[in-house]
Amino acid sequence: MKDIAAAAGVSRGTVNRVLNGGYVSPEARTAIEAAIAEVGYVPNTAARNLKRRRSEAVGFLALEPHAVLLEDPNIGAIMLGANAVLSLAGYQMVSLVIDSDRDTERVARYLSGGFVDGAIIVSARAYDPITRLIGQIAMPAVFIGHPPDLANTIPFVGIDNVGSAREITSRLIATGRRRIGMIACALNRDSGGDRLDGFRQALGDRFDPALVAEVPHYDYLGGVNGMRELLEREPGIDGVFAASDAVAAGAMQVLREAGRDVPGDVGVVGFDDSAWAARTQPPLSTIHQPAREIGRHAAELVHRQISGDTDVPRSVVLPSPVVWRHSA
Amino acid sequence: MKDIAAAAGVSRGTVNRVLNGGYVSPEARTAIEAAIAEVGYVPNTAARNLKRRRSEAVGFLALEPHAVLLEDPNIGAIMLGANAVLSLAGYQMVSLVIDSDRDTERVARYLSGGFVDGAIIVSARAYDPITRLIGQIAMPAVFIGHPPDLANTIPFVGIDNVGSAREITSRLIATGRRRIGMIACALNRDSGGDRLDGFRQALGDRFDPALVAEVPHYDYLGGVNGMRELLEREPGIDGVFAASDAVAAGAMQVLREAGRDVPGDVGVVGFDDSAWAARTQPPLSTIHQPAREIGRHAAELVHRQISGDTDVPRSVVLPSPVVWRHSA
DNA sequence: TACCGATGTGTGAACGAGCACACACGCTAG
DNA sequence: CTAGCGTGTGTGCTCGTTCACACATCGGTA
Repeated sequence: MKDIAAAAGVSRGTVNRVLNGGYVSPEARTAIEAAIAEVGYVPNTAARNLKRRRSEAVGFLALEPHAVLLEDPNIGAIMLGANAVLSLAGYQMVSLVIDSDRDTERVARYLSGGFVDGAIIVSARAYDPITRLIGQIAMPAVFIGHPPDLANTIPFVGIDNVGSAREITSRLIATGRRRIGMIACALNRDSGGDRLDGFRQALGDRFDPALVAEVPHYDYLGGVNGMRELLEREPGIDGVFAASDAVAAGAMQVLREAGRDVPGDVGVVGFDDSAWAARTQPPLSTIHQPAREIGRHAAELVHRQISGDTDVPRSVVLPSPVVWRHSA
Repeated sequence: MKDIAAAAGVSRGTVNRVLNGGYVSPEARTAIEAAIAEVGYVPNTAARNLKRRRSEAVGFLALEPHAVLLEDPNIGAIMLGANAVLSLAGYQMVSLVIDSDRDTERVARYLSGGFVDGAIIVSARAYDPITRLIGQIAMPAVFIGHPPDLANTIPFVGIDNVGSAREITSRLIATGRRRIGMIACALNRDSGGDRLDGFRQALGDRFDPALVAEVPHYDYLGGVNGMRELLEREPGIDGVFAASDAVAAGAMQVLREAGRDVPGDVGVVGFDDSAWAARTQPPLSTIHQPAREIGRHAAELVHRQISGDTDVPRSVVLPSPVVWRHSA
């Protein structure tokens, strides 16, 4: 900046004013702009951040185990939604992958080191070190999904997993299915537990724990294993609520191999309304997750916090309608 | 830092030495560490970067249109591979999403603003503004995929798309297929064009342009549309090379609906060896892309450049073997 | 006693910007 | 003639570090 001030024959202060607004004479301005163009000057952001005490960047963290992250159909859409909002507000969204303890530690330093002004956190688990850190340093943040702890200090954005699971199960009942099972996943995470709760609520007295197969992850393989287990336990099963579309796809594959027709013999419903849903045979009835909207709202909430807004909502719960296709 | 120096009764210099290594007496060290723990002090990275003129972070950019990014089965694995290497070297990998012109501009500022010491760029297109910028500011960088321009200034990591396409097409020929078509995608990108070239080379004189359906993206829908087109143009088609596994999955769906047996009536091969490949019915023969290895090598090349290594290889081409399953 | 190297420690000057303040200038009004 | 004003501009301090250098202390040696 000193160099370009010298080149334009003015002082650093004046250069700063053309960069950040202020009274500058037209002559000085053009001279400075010419110098900037010639030298190819770019303001050094490290210095700017140091002085301004903010970076105009927001971190996006997914605390999921990495294998799941790659499969999750929603994360990409959430990122794009969040980026759209942050981008308009002039913020750079940077996403950080956490794949090992070493990563956790480094990301913690990164967050507390002033690289970002806020954070969006997907699928935080209870007592995750990163979650705790964010609480400690009081960084503007938003959880996506029901936060396990810290619920009262950090707002969250999500859907009503319990209600939606209840709703789609009810309609499975309403269409005449009598022996309805569920392939439940990731019970250690909020969404997993909530979906199972909704399922249980919908069935009420007719809930039979023997008809719940529990698998670790929301993936195709989980669907395959879960469905095999259910078929073995109850060959007369005629309805299945799979905790995600990928799981449903795996389940349908097993049903097909077992010679059961979907939806003739067995009705299958999923969750997410991801790309999987339209590609199964027949297309899957499922719960639509407004992933992009979730991202947008999350970004808005961090942005408002960063801007010093003190009364941001504690939570935003978005509608997640049933999408009725042909699998049930 | 001044505060904790005062608290420990030493000078800033000594504090700096316990943080960054140097001669410090045990007493001073413990006093300082105690003070650090008590105050909860974290070094300010903006200030550190300012002085050191590096950030110990590497950017990961995907220049793809966002819809494709979400579908691409390889990007996630490439990121994890790159992160593994960078993480060990103490670097923070940050990925930036580019979804609009506004993003392009902001990312350009971010890159030239000293937030990162290097960049890994996936699927750069010719004359992309970001690509050009990186060339201009001479930032350590690596392309993943065949770079369109700047090939001689920036190294790249990838596979031999031409050779692999030729190989898998040849084996389609060797197994007796006579009327072999291709669903080609993304011809404006290197990988798309190269795969078509390989296909053409393998067929030699028997290459028939009427048997190439061109679709915009490497996705399931592209496979559906491409296969419909091929069937219409040549009902007697008995072999299909789909430019990606997702495309192959779409194509197989169309073939199934048309009553053709795979591999009985038509042999189908894909490309990528992604999660799709194992889930199609029958499982797909395809080309394995070593995505994680690609990520690792890319990270290594940037890291070496950042460390000042002057003779890093111009390119790294990794083996991409055929995986022979049941679809052909 | 003088000098030496080794081992710790303190100090001031950067790094590249932002910001507050002071000040110079031309003009008008008292 | 000077005080007051608006418009531009220059200057010095600050942000939290790093780094080079200077300095102090100590045991050992000539």
